Amino acid sequence: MGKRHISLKDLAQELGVSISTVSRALKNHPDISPEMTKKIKALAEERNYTPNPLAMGLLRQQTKMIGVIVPDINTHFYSSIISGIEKVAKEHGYFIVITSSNESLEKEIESVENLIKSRVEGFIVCLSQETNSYTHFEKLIKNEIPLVFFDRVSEELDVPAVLADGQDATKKIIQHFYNNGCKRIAYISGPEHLNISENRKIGYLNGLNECGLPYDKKLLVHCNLSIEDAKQATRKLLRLKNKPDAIFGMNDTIAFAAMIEVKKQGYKIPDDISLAGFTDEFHSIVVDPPLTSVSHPTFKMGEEAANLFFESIEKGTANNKKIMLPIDLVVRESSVKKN
Amino acid sequence: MGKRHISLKDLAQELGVSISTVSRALKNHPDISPEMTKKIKALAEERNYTPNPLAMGLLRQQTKMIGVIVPDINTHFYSSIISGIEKVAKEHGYFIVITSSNESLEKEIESVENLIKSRVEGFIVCLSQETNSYTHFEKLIKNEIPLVFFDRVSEELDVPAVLADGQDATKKIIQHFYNNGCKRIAYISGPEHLNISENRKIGYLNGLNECGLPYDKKLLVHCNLSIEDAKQATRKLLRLKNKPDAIFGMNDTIAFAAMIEVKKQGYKIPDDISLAGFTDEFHSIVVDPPLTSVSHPTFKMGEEAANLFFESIEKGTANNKKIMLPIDLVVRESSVKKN
DNA sequence: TTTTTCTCCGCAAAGCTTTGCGAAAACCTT
DNA sequence: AAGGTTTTCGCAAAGCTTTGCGGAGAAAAA
Repeated sequence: MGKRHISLKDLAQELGVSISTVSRALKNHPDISPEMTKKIKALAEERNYTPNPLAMGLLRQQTKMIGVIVPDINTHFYSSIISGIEKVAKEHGYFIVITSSNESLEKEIESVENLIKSRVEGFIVCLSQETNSYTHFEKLIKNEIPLVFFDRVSEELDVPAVLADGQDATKKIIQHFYNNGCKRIAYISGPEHLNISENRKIGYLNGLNECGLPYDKKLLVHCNLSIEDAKQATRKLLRLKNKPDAIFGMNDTIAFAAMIEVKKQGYKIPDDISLAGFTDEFHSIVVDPPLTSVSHPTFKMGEEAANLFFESIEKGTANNKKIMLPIDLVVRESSVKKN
Repeated sequence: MGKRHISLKDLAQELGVSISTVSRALKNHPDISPEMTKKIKALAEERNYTPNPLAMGLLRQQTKMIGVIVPDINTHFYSSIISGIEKVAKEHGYFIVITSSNESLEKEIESVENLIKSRVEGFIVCLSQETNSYTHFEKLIKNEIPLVFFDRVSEELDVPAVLADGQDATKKIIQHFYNNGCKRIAYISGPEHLNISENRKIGYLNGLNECGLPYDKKLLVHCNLSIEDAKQATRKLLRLKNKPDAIFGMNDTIAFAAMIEVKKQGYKIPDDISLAGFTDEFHSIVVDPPLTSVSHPTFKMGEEAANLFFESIEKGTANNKKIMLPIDLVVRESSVKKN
């Protein structure tokens, strides 16, 4: 059950003074005499008094909670971002309530409603894969509830957001492939309505263009973000009469699925087919061959998202600032052909 | 800023009735006439009223929050367990506040204190690697604050806990190695004071014994759970004049670190050295060769931990039940020698 | 008509904290 | 000694909900 926490009332009774006196003493109010203050503080210390956050919340109308909605909590990508959010939240005396939409619009809407009921003071969210309707977020904006997006954003909503420069990173990868002798570079993308898919597509096309490579639309395939669908997409590429000599996968799951499938069909990486993905260091190193990838600044992304959140909570409805994080290319064996 | 939420008072004023009437109507109290009830409910619906959890919490002396402390939030292992906890917490109308100890005792203690200040109703925790002192938990027990452990537990504390049968799983792995012709099986363990390290050590010794293999203490090495230290431990094994022909790594990080190091030194897996680890499916499949491992029932573990928590919150101080989850061996290429 | 019995609703307290304002006591000033 | 200041503290309200108890009015019984 847990014994009741000690309250100001308890202290006041024990000392035979009023609650207000105790409250003031604890915050060094000049109205209270030094001796009284000292006595009260000593008892508070001894009894291990800490103010009741519910009472404070009720009074100040704030819960010090941030609702965080991610598509999936079980990946390093999101858990690392969450760590970043949590760090700066803690610095501000806030804590975060995490929910997962499981890439489902329905669960995302449900999460927003539940968190509102819990009286979170605002939201930090990464859109689900399915999300193509935004009324649940528009409602938040109308009610001036702070909202910031990260990674996946909506073009339709003007909301503070932190993004990674996937367009530039993708271009770098294409150029890197080209410099290593690749001519037919494939791109396995995610759902088309996702901003990150489209950004990287632009980077892909720009990269091809700058390298003087033609755009073959057969080399651009889409998949939802499951490992099975990604393998399917890879097989589609490998069935082409005119096969790709390089594949770029839009995220962790896709890159690894592609790697598995390519190896399974007997192609050598990187000599037959070069490979690159969007992922973090640990996974890239563990696979064989080590995967060339871009280093997504996940922790930093979480920090920046939280910073944006506190800006908007402090300055009221903020200028819907967008932050673009640079992404670096990290070349490993999977894309450096030996012959 | 966020507009103020609607309260019973608002509804009462608008309807010209008392707050108590509104409150009762909303919960179908027989004292309120049907027409009045209907009118009130209609307005509540229209104004989108939801009860204020802070006020409720203050009244009932409960926050509906569970403090969860994990050594590390950035791994699939823990995030999957957290998902399990979160699922059953949500079913009970609770939400969870997650903090990471970063494998540090100091941060673990700090987390306990902060969560207590936040008035969580209890704790679900996995001990940090460093934890060898338990006063911060004894304090909880003394105050009858619900506490349940998972995976890593303390022998000194009698607390409800959910464990995985690492002893049995390790024995199975040793037997599997033996059946595949391995004679010198090494075990890279974690810190000695961790119950999971010791359990698996027992399984290791039992396994050797049952297979009629001698125990060579040089084949049992320890490391802390960092990737660098695990590589170091692997190198130590590979430097032996009488090298191992199989290596079992106690967790994800260790197994992968060993794999990297073994390959780096030019040994073939599994033909020169077989490998097996404790990890989850996704990672095991992605590496090359696919890693033989035991399937840690992470999600289930989280669910069971939360169940234990609610048992102890409902029945007061519960019978400190322990739940042992079975672990299955999943054989993949890394341990099946071809010659 | 008077008394009894329901029906339907409001008062107030409790849970905890902060803070404006009022008040008692002590001190100082002429 | 009398009026003025200062020091030191308490009352009460607000923030929101639940719930025991009491009360007003109406309907039913006598």
